[in-house]
Amino acid sequence: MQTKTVKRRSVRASSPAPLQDERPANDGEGGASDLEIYERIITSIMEHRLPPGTKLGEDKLANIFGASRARVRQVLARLALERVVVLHPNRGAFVAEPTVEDAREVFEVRRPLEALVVRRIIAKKDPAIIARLRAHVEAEEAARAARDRRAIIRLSGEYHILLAELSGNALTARLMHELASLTCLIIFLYDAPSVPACRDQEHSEITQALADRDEATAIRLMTEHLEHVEACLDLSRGRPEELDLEAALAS
Amino acid sequence: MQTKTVKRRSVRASSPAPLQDERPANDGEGGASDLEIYERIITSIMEHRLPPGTKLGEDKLANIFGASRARVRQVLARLALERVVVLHPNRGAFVAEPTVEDAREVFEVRRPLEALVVRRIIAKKDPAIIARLRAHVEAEEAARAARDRRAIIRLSGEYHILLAELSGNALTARLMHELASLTCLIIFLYDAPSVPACRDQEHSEITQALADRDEATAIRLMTEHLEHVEACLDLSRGRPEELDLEAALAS
DNA sequence: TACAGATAAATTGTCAACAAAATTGATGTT
DNA sequence: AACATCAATTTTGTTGACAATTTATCTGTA
Repeated sequence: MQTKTVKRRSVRASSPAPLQDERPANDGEGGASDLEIYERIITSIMEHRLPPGTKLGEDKLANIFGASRARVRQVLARLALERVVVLHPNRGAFVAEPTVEDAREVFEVRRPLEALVVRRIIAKKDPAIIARLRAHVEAEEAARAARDRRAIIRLSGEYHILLAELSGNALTARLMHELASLTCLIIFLYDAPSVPACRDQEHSEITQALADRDEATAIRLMTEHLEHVEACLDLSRGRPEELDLEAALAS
Repeated sequence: MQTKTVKRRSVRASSPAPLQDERPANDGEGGASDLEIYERIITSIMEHRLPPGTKLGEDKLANIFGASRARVRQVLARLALERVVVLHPNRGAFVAEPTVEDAREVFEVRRPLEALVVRRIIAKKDPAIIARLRAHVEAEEAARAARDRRAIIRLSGEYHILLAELSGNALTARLMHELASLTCLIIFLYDAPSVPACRDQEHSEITQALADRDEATAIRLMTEHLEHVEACLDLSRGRPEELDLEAALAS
């Protein structure tokens, strides 16, 4: 067993910009606030504790969080808008199962966006940014040392979210939050079960290039990084589910 | 007066991908469906019939559309997620008033995304695409001939949405839908009242470059186009509202 | 007259009950 | 025994009412 969970929030890179002005935060007691419900669900999805295809029943979630069904419903609607869950009318909400096409589109959009982020980070010339990135990379290494695969994948995604946030473009940060969440789902769906051996210290190298303010190298490393991740996926055939089903039928 | 409205839907470039599987469409009678409410509101916003800062009261909208408040609330939440409206807790929903910073960010993200779209369109080699683009450009010219400023701006935005949709990347299309809506708001907020004289036949030129499959020229034209639009804006000072207020206080 | 406080109106936030639909399980027929 | 039909349960969708907060109005005092 190797399920020792690496501590979260070492470097906080979540909550995609406040949807509305801050509020007193209903942190009364048992009942969880909207944001808490949202974050707990999306974190569970990013860590694959809620695998793609899982049904998210409203009543069940409401009981779990000690909240009303209406509130859960709201959160599910938001997650659906971010394409991290899918709503089937009169059937309920399910954790999304991105298709191969979806996966390709995500990477295609991420490439130019990440380049934009890199350029902005370098332009900022802020040593504090590099420090925060280094801290995050350390957290990633800790997760890798602990062999906590779930944390590894989540933190990998959060590195890019953090990068976008530190770049100072709030819009890009929000988009990256969404794209990184989807990427987590995609990796869990299509990653060859072999290993996350690929893309190991690439974040560290990218951080170094940013520290050196070497734009060309940073963008090249980032592009290659994304291509490596994409290349590690089994995008040749359809998603597992359908394949298994058809295979079972064919025999 | 010059308010003769150019007919919509000549080239349909709306509704950013179905959020959930299609449903029978509750087109019973007076009551409007979710999508109808959404589209009517966002079209009104894109045409500036609902200017930035307008309060969108739930009860009022519910009466107007003959729908329940809950449904209106849902639609408003969605529009808030797309940043086209802003929610103030216990105060209600308002048409967003993007800041200068927001505007810059939108253009910064649009540049690489539009380039991506252009590359994909050219790679598709589909004459039908060019035909649809030409048809849309014609609709734009009709609106310009009719001096229908609202339609001009909305159709300008929809050109880019259409482009993204035709590029075959659904994710990009969804993002562009959101960015184009925001751009409409921004133009109405910051455009020098002078004219939309700038960026007149640029869409036509871009379309031609796409038809010629001249990638370099198409991307250059597109980039310049976006820069022209951005340059036409009064982004030097804060938005009108705040400026007036401070100016009044200073005297 | 101008301002502070309090009351009244309007609007948003929340919830719980009801209605509709789909899934599951049971029954009867071939 | 297999299939189709039908009933029962579970789950989603919708509505309406109630509570909480904000905004506007009114009153009294300096």
